[in-house]
Amino acid sequence: MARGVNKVILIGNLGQDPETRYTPNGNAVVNLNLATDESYKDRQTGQLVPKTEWHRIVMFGKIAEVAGQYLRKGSKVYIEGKLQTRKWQGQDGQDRYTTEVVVDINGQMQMLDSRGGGDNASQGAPQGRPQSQPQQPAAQNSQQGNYGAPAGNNQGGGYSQPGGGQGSMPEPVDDFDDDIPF
Amino acid sequence: MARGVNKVILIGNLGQDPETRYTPNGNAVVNLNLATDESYKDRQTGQLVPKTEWHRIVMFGKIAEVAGQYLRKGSKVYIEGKLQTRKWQGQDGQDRYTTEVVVDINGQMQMLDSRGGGDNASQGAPQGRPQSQPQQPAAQNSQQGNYGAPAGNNQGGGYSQPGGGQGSMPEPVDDFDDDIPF
Amino acid sequence: MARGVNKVILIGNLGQDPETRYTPNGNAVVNLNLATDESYKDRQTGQLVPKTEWHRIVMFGKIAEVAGQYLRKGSKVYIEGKLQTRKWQGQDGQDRYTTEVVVDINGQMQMLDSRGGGDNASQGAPQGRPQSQPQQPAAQNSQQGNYGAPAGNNQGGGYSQPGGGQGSMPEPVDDFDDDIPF
Amino acid sequence: MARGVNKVILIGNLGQDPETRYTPNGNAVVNLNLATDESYKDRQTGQLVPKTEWHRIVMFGKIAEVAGQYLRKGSKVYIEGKLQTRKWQGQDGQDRYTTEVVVDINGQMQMLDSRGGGDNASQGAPQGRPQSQPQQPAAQNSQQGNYGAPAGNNQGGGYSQPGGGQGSMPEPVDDFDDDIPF
DNA sequence: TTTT
DNA sequence: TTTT
Repeated sequence: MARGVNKVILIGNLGQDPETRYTPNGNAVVNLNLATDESYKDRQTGQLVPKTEWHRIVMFGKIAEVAGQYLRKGSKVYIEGKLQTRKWQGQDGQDRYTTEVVVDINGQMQMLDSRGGGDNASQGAPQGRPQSQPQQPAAQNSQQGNYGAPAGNNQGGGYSQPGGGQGSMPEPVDDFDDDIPF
Repeated sequence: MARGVNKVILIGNLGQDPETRYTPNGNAVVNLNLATDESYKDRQTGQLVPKTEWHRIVMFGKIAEVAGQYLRKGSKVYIEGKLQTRKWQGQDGQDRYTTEVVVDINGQMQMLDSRGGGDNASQGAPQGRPQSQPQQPAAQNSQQGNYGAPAGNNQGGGYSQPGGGQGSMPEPVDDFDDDIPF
Repeated sequence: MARGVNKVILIGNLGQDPETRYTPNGNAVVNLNLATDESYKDRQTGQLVPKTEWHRIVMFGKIAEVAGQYLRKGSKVYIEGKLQTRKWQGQDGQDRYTTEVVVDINGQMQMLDSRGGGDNASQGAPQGRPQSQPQQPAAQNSQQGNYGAPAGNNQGGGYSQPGGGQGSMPEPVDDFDDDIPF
Repeated sequence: MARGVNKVILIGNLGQDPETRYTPNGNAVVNLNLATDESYKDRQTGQLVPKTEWHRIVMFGKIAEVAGQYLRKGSKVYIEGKLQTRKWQGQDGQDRYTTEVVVDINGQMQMLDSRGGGDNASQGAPQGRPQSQPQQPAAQNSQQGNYGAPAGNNQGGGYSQPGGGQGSMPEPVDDFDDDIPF
């Protein structure tokens, strides 16, 4: 039940492969880094200046599974989610804030590549992507006919972070060298 | 599962009270007539010219029930749905098309009045609106924690139209004098 | 100045090449037929049933020019516009209504194909598309740095319709065998 | 020119009066703190748990002026903008990131209160609000008929911060006791 | 860090 | 810090 509207709509490309983690009860949680490009005309020079905005995306439930399986670095994707800012503690004990686009049971994800993913035609896709699968799956955690389906526990936080090692983004509870979560 | 995006977002006021019908299995179906206002500067005269656009809304499921109960003529409301054009036969046997904004399990509705609806404070609300209810309910057919909840059969059309008499909008199958559905 | 919100967001594919017309003062007006796909699980059979929704798009100004030049049948595109229903007269003198998604100075268009359009690599693109142009242009009639730029006269209607012949969609004023505008 | 889509749509209430600043060339820049409410059903207890999300909004141009003049603490408002994360230096020399919703020439703002703002009827509105003005103005920096109109320089950052003292939010360049911008 |  |  919402007493307001909180909606984010993005179309952009992944800066890197998705990172998949799992909650204690086995639900997938996927993090994406998404770039949206814009260019504007500089008022001084009249030049077109490119500008890239990076977004941190967190996906839950079925959408997360699909994203983890089919999206790759470079993939173009449509995402609909909501803004969420979470507070965490830096190593210095001070509060830090990270704003993310959360794609949960009310969100949507849509792959926009011609054939199912960025560089996956040129090189083998990791995680044993099944070749017989549809090439451009779309995902919506909640949809017609999906009544009673299991859904990611996107509330209450507290998902596990197995590893978080090399290549994965630092998370608040991790003991990393720096405390920059974004 | 969507292989595309079809989204409509409206904020406007109801031109009349909602019309509620029921499907054979008891699910509510509500029709709204929503006005969105816009004004533009006439290039000749420089005058600000007001322009009202009317939208035909069809709601299913829990949202429909809430809308039927709390919305009234004049109510300001936020609506998120999808575009759908349906074909029907005019009395002359020719095809007609009506485009509607469908608010189903994936849609959203949000009342925006200060206290629960347009003119409902000045006159008794029909349909036995419970006075102890929250004044400004928001509705989303599908939401967190709602797993396994029943949902409107918003697919396959074919809902019943009990009456359709005085005050209700003409529907394709009705035997009205004119064949204008919108 | 809007006293409401009227927004449509679509991602889909063109059912045919864009139709370009020009206003008396030379501004481009482009019509598109856009399909958005959705499939839902039939509650009886449990089968996934595909469902295609067709949308009639009207574009004005700079966006129209870009769309006319780069979009082709099959092109995947993101569109942001507003709903507009216009009334016209059928041959029988009765009123008809057609709802369109209008993409004007406040709208947006975004090509989503890997390389500039649907089937345009396999066959010569009409209208003398320049080969040296960027492959995937994006268009926004109104944008940063664009102050003072000319814009389509998307108000007041009354654009000319040169031809409207074979292959183009019937328009209200045309003298066609049927009066179905959509 | 956008090579992507970056859109945020919010409906919520202001947590405090808007803060207005001015760029060196006199353009208004307004900061808002907007709350969007959501409640979800706790899966353990079955209780409805309220949850408020706070958003930092930055407005430029004509929208900023309207917002500064008419919005007040408690005002309900519709906002359309884009996500932007900016980097700044904490007092400890470390990088910090703040994500904001930027409402510029492409954004939109819509007041949703019955009569022009939260508590502004009960107390004198600052900044000499004209009493004869419309009660519920809507604002769009870019709109029909607005061709050639001046617009806020929403690019390049670097607006001045006159004061930033008591009551205003800490900004990166300020010399405050803490370095929390959000 | 992506994409054109 | 808002609102219901």
